Amino acid sequence: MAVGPTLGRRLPVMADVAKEAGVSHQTVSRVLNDHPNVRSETRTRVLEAIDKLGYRRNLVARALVTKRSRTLGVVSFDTTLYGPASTVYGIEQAARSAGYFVSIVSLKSIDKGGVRDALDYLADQGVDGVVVVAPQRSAAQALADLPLGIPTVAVEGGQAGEVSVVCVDQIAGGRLATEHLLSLGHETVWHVSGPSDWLEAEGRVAGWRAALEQAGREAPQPLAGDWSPRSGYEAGRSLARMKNVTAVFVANDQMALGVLRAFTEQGVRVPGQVSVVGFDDIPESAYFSPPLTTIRQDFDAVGRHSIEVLVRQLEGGLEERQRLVVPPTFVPRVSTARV
Amino acid sequence: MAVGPTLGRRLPVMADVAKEAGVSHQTVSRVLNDHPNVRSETRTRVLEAIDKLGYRRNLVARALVTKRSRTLGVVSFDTTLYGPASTVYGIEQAARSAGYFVSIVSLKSIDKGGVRDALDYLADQGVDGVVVVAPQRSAAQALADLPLGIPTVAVEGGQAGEVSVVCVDQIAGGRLATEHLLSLGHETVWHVSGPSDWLEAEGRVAGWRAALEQAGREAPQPLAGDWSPRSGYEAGRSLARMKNVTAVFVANDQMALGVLRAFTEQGVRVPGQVSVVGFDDIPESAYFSPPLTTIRQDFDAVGRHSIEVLVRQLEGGLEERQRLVVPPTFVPRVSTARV
DNA sequence: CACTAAATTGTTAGCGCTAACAAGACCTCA
DNA sequence: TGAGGTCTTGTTAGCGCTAACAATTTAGTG
Repeated sequence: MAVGPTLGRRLPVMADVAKEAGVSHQTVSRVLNDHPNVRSETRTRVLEAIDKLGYRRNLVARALVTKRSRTLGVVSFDTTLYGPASTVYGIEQAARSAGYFVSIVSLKSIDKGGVRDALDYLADQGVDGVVVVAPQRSAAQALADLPLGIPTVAVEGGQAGEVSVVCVDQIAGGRLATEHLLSLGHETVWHVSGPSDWLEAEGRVAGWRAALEQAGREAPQPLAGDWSPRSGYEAGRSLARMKNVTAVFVANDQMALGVLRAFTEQGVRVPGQVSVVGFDDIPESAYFSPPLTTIRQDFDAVGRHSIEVLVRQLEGGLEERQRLVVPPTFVPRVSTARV
Repeated sequence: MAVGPTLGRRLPVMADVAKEAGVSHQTVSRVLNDHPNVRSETRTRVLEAIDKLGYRRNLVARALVTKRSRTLGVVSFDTTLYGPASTVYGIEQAARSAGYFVSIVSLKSIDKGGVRDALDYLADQGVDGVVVVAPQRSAAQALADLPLGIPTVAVEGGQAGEVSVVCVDQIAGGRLATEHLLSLGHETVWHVSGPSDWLEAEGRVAGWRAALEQAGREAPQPLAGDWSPRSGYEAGRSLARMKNVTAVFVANDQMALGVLRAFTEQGVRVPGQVSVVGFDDIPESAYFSPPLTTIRQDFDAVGRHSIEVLVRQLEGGLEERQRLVVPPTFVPRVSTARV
């Protein structure tokens, strides 16, 4: 029988390949899905037909019948910031290499409604699972309260109810910074914290406090910032006015930049008079004046792990929720010195 | 006839709603799609049934028959960087408010194969259109050469063949920076450029050169960087050694940070001895030492416009390709001064 | 070599939805 | 009052794929 593939403008479908290869469409499907019981000669014939026609499988149709879209959703807060951006980047890379597409929802503000809407939105789209980057208590709370229809992993999500969590050990980070400063002989360590509704900020405060307590030192009143350089600048001006400040642990690098700026303006030498430690290790911090000693968060690892956990949950069947903690690392530079 | 919706664990489908409301599934479909010819009483009944059953339409099935997924693809290079991250953020916000989902592919390196693979990948997923953030010449070239099956918009993509382009006027930006420095009385302006295969870098060089030429000044040899603070630092060390340098236009803020660092180390005062202008206006630059005069790119607007163009192309039928240019703005701070 | 087990292929149904057509209800106006 | 229209709803088909089962061929065994 003469083979004549329909050549309209229409993209070829499985039936066209089947006709071309002289088999049934099901056999084509089997080849595409690496089904074991296909004669290797048949397989080659099908593969050739696919190649010849430039056939590409319609994943939407596939998703309809398998009820799996091989798409993962990501909900994040302001992906303009370095941390979330890096985490999402790690997630995307890991997801893609695990064979999943990534659909993103980037929230302007995280409140319960926002998180729920985002989750609904992604569920509508038919994602197989979701990663929620939930650094604020409100987001973690929203997640804990929500009746989740789909497998979910929270990043930086505290002890978020039913879902698995992947996070950086913020407490350890706070300790690392504080202990470093104490080891240099500073009597005590001041702290510029992040906004109080962020779990990360809270963890860093806790680590700082714990380290001071362990060393038998009084913890001064922390100064609250909002992660922005501007708030760090303001905190820095306050600190510069105090005479007994010799060491400051700032909850992120951007605020540390503001602190450094304020100190420079007020003629406070770093690290001559005051030592400063930041948090995050953004690419710029090595070129601050002076280069900033900081605590590095491996955002990439966090992203990767979150996908690992999610995919295992998706493909490995019903696994109980996990909690994966990524350790931070200490990055010494020149903004800290002995008293 | 007694109404009894099947209540297994199974999610309700359109037929369930139809049964509940005592209509045909097609009528439910019509209500959902705002079809005009539905009696308002029927509509209410259907809506009630939907509400009662908690029905949500299966968008995958819908996509299969309509051949539209209401998903847009985004291909970008390293979304960890501030520029791409902000652009993608703008794209995502705009797409969502236009009723589209966003699927992201973030490339580690942009070569022709990478762009093609990403495009294929997204096409497989069934996206309706694609935004390619193609700041490198290689990416723009790849895009120009590719036989595109789906509507595409290039961001920062030069004169990219067949596709519409949305970009910031880099030449104007380069001029703005240079003219500002000249207006302060500097004899000439040095330049630390971005990598030569980036269109943005090229545009800034061109603007800088044009401004110098127009003022009848000699253009010194530009120093090539790679956008990183480290490369700016190295360029800064070179510049610090030259005696006749009084003004430098650096192609991005991160490199400018490196330049400032090098100057500080070498005891070169900014803006006392040398004036520096950056590019991008990253959030940190207002807190550099000294706060950086720079050229602001409205990434958000670029993202929004790219979606506008794409959606118009998608929904408004076959429109010819466009070129939309977003002007940069001058942000004066303290790193520049009169000679 | 008959006879079962395994490998290989084909056939049929249906995922949940929308498009296209068909049919009945209701209206208009000569 | 009845031919022609408009509104409203229902019926049927099919998007492109995989699952389940049926049918066929091939291999394996005493």
